Amino acid sequence: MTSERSSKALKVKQECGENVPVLSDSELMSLTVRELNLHLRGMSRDEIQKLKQRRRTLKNRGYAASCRVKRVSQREALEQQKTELQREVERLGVENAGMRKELEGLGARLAALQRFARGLEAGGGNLLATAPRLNTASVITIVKSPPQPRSQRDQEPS
Amino acid sequence: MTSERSSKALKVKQECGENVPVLSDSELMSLTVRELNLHLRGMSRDEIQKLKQRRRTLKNRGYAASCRVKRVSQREALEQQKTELQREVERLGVENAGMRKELEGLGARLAALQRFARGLEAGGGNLLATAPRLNTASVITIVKSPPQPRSQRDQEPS
DNA sequence: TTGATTAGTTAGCAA
DNA sequence: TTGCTAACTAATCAA
Repeated sequence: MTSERSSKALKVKQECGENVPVLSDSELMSLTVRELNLHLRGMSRDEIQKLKQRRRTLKNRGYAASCRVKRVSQREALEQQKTELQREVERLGVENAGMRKELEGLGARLAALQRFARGLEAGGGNLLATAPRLNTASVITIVKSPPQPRSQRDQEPS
Repeated sequence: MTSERSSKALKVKQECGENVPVLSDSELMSLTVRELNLHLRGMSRDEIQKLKQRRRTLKNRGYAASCRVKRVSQREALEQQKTELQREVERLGVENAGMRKELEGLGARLAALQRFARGLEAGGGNLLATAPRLNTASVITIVKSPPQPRSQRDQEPS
């Protein structure tokens, strides 16, 4: 916002050739029109025009600066949003892979159980005789059924 | 109707005396240094310096323009990458929700089966007697086991 | 009039 | 020397 001319050797016009300027740049820039008029008394039309133009130029300098700042901060905001989205994609990807592996494991287990069940079916009807080494605490039994609504599935054992 | 500049080849530099520009802006800008030197013959040092400065200014104008174009296209690229990432997040989120629902369903089924197994266990050891209405084709048996590596799980029924 | 934005100009850095 | 970029200026537009 504040125009400083100290930082770099940039081309800042300073036309104090004839006399000391009545107003400094920062003063001239920040005055209101009404306040400015108080300082304009006793000046020629030409001087008044020059002073007003200098004021306009100083203000434009500030506008241009804030425009650049805005441009930069918008770009930085975009980049930040991008990295946040990348992090989100990474997080979802990991979560996704975890669940996929979980589903995969369950699928494998169910497949193994199906093979086991088929073995039982082929070996005979007596489950305890077919798997004698399994105690009852480690064995549960599943009703094989196609994907159906629970209301139908629960009452259709035939 | 006098045609003094009928041929373009002749218009090279007839009067370099005063202020008529010998070269157009686009010409001056696109010439190589070597080509430029051909047009510099017979000019005063001052004119040569002015011409070279004009050339530099014209080139700088082009540089500034391409700098702005680059800035804009970079911003557009950033925005594009951002929307792509947003789409990716959306996709992963949907996929994620689907798998979550799948896991949820499997979990509910397994919980129901566990309740069923506990009922069998409480009723007695004879599975066939406990569930007489189930034919063997619709029944499979599960070995309950804690999450273990498959290599160990497959051979540890005790 | 004020503020923002665009294009052109200049200074200065880097290759 | 060439190309790029930051800051400045002027012109122009919107409010």
